[in-house]
Amino acid sequence: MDKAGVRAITIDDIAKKANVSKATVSKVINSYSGINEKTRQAVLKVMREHNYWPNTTARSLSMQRSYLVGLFMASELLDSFFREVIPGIEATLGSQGYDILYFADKRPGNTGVTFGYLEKCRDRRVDGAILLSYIRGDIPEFESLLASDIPAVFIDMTLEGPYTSYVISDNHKSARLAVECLHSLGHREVGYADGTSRSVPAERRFQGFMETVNRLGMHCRPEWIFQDSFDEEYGYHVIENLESMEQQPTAMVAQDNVAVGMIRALWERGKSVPGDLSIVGFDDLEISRHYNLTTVKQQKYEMGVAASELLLNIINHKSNKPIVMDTDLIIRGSCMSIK
Amino acid sequence: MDKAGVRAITIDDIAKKANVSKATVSKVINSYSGINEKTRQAVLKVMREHNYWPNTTARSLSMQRSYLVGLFMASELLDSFFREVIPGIEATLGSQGYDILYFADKRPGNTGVTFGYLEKCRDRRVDGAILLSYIRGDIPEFESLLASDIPAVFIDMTLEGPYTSYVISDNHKSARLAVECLHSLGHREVGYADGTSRSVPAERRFQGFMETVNRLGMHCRPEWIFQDSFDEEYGYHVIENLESMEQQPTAMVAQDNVAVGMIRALWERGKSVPGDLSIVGFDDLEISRHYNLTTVKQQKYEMGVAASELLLNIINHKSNKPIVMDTDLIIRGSCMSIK
DNA sequence: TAAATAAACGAAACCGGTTTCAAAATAGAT
DNA sequence: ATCTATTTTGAAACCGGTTTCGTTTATTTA
Repeated sequence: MDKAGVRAITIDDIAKKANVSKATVSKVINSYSGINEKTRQAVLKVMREHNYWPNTTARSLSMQRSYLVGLFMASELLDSFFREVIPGIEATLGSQGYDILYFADKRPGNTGVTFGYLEKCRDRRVDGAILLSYIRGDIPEFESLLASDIPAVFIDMTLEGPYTSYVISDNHKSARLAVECLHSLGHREVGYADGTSRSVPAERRFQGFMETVNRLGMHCRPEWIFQDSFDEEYGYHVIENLESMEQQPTAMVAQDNVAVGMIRALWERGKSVPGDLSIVGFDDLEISRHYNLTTVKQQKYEMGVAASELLLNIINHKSNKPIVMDTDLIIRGSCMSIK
Repeated sequence: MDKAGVRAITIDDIAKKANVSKATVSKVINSYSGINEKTRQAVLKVMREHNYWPNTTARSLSMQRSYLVGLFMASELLDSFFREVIPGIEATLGSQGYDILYFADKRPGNTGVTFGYLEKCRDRRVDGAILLSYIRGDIPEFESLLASDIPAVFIDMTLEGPYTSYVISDNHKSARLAVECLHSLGHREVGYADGTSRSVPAERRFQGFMETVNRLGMHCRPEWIFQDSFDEEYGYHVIENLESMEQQPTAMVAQDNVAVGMIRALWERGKSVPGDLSIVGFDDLEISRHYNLTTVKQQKYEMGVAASELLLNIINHKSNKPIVMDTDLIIRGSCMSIK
């Protein structure tokens, strides 16, 4: 568009007004040394007077740096987990002058082709990427990603490469804490509900769950194990199934969304938590507080921060060591001693 | 970074390999006419062989177009409403080759200054912007925005200018439908709970509510009107307050989040919906289905689509006529006839 | 077959910055 | 006052595309 005929003002304009070369203006903009203080002030004054701000596109082209970070999320977009991680990413990258490119699915009009991860990154020349909650095997490009030179940090997926690293919670510990909590309340018969074990956190939690259950001499029948989905609906499904069984657990360990669904399903049946069933959750989502759910917290905001810092480190050729976040038990009211 | 020494391949490389000029390659890329079919095929072949994709940054600089759209959201980021609108934006803009820039709060390292709306847009040379659910008076830059030449579309805020337009639901109708529904079930004493009336939708809904209540000869005591917040917590607050009143409504009209909070609060008190209170919601959020809430639906995904199309129209100098989306009643189980 | 017309192509300028490096200006030393 | 060392400065190349417009090549027409 012709922008109402008003051409944005450029570095050349500033140079002319200030009677210096554009090279000098550029150096002032970037706070380089070797510029006379008087000159610097004069240039700054002109810049201010004309409300000048450098064209990021031109700067990107020239510097081969976009100050853009791509944010890719597994399809169940904007779920409750992301919702708490993203602000940490935003705050950290934002304070370093980065903007976040939230990738849409298609590319330049033309053919409507769906482009993959790498193409998107290269195309926009992002300086790096953060990938949230992808599930192993869901993206065929992971290998080329590892071989590529685009800095990337995964959250909740353990993938490493020269320019690739990850942030993940200590999910094994989470499960241990959950089971130990129930054990200490006297529970011995305990079930489990979480998302697909192709998800790394769910896989690790399940390992931790089984190990701890065995170590403490507790029992978990195979039919008490549900591993399909992360949503509330699934919680209803879990309760329906449990209901129809002869033997039932006295307690369940379940991811928060699922746990909330379970609680609601029980309520609708006139039962209560923890009266009829004790539940310990995973994640400590925002909603869990409202349901008074005892749960093992993931430090979600902090994960966003950590992932961003890790990414910046990789971009700047510093450490790319993976980060494991601590977890801890948040005691609320969804568990009680066995009668 | 040195990108592992691998320089990305450029249009010049392609031109050389294909024995043509970069101008010709450019024309092939952009599907211009006036290129011999044989030449075109040859160039395309080389492009494919080298897995070439044009540098968007360079293209943006040259074309004075970024194919970037800024997405700004009022701070209660990623709430349940946005969550359903955004996919519509994404799909529509994505299919047109646009990417979405999700704006973070700070700009180029330097001073850590917080930049405003306009600066962000200009700085990144976005082709346009979509602003979600901002509240009148919350952003001081609205006026300069109206005067500016950056195409912008508001969702849920009625602001118009030469390059500015908006998309909003027919909120007045929503309220009318809600009240009429309750009236037809015999309710005459009805309360109201919604967010601040500084929000345009909440304002319009309230007008519609009062008008319809009066028109149909129903009653709404002043103390039955709650207009502070859009969240579940507020629903608890509403129920607590109602509880303590001598006169109580037989039904409430309430925004979905608030309604859900009310339902939960009632459950916790051993009461039921609609047994003890009928409720009609606004919005039809995802969660409302799980609560079996009768509600007036906003076409959220479609609003995202409409806003995107409107924005593209403005960018391409076509119509900038505001769009009002229809709403309709979704009958579920949260209302019953008065006994 | 020559001239007129149409189609295809490419040289060069441009978008708005950064960076290199030689030249100019200034300061310091003798 | 002259010469050297140090700061400052700016011309020009570069980043990787797009676009204009004149030139070359191919096709028609006479």
